[in-house]
Amino acid sequence: MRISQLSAESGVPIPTIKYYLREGLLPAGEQTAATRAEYGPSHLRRLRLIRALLEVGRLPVAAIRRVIEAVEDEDLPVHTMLGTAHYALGAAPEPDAGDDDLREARQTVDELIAGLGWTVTPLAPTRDELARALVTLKRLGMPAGQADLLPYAASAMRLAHDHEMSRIPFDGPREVAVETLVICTVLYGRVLDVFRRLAQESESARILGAT
Amino acid sequence: MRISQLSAESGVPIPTIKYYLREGLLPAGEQTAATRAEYGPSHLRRLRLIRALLEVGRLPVAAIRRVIEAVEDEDLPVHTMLGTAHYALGAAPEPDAGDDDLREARQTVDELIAGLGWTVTPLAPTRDELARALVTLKRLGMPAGQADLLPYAASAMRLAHDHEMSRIPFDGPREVAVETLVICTVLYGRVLDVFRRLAQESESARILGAT
DNA sequence: CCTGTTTGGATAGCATGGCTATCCATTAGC
DNA sequence: GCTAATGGATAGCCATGCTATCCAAACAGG
Repeated sequence: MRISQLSAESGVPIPTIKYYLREGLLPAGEQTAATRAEYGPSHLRRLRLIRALLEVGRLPVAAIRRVIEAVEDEDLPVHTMLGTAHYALGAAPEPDAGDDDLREARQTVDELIAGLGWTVTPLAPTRDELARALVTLKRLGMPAGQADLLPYAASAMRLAHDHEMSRIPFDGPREVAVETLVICTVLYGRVLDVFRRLAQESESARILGAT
Repeated sequence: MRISQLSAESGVPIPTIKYYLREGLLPAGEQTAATRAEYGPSHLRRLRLIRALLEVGRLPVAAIRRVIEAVEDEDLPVHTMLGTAHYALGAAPEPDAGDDDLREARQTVDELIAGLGWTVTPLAPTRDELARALVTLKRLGMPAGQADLLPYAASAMRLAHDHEMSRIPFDGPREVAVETLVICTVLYGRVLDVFRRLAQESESARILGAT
């Protein structure tokens, strides 16, 4: 498959495909001559993944590249690879360390995770991400206590355990495992977000008796 | 309070505050003279809300403006105001109508919402947002059926009903109601998202027996 | 074999979004 | 009265995600 076919089948313009190649999101095709390269179905698949993460997941290109680099680093054990890919999905960690509120929130998060019995490395940037959200809630005058957070943690664990991690093919090729994880995380994340807004609208209609 | 104090207390630089004023995110202060305006605690509050939506919620400025316009349009009944604000939180609706997959997904969404007995206007852009996510999942080779979606809908409704809409002060001033709704939706949305990733990491560690 | 089209690769440019910098007349406050 | 701050306006900056233009090599049809 040449670049024009790749473009036609994916709906992504050729210059954009070239951009993704430059940015390392898409591996180079197999060079058959100086001005000829062959692309396969894996490229088409990758291209669709990129577009999904960009458009539905709203991930920046740099984050997608980090995900892809984790896949392509063959030395990483699978759990580490999934972790690396996973962390790339989060917000970029801001290095504003000297903040008492943040430290306190971080401790709340650590205690919460320990209390839940979850196995999460203490280094996970996700912990700080949650801490930052808690600080923001507090500053907006809606501090979140354990009682507020636990239902969210419980729902998250139920979904992750019953419907997400159980469908990851850990025994297959590594790139399929990451791809599935990333799709589950990002796309079902969006699905959940939209359902939540739909549920809120429905509740609002019920409470306010509107049409 | 003058602009310099507003800046000092909020941590937002003065030129940025002026930018928000220009963009209509922040109402003008009370003019006390040609080159003097007085800002109150409501401005500080609004400023914190803007930053939260921008930084934690990653909403574009245009979306924030739509939320704020809904609040300030006194003619809107409360449910409509909440709806308008709510829709601004979603992705901008893309007008690519001629797509069979999308129409089919949209119908799936409509049936799903009807089946759940939720009260959501047929015009809600949220429906299309969900439909688009379903199309993307299908194109990535992971089509989502009713069985895949229902747990997400159930979790969303449980959270919305038990922990979100019940805390909205519908009887208070309208801007407080919207503000609370927006904060609940956006910030707890982020909290839920992060919890889900933490839960996934924990499950991955459990399954793969990693540290 | 010749000619027009396509390809890969490189470089530069563009549009949008979210600020940031500069200027200037006015005026509070000493 | 003098100085520094203020409000208002205009223009510029930077990052991101593309898009446009070139160019030499090479394939394909005649």
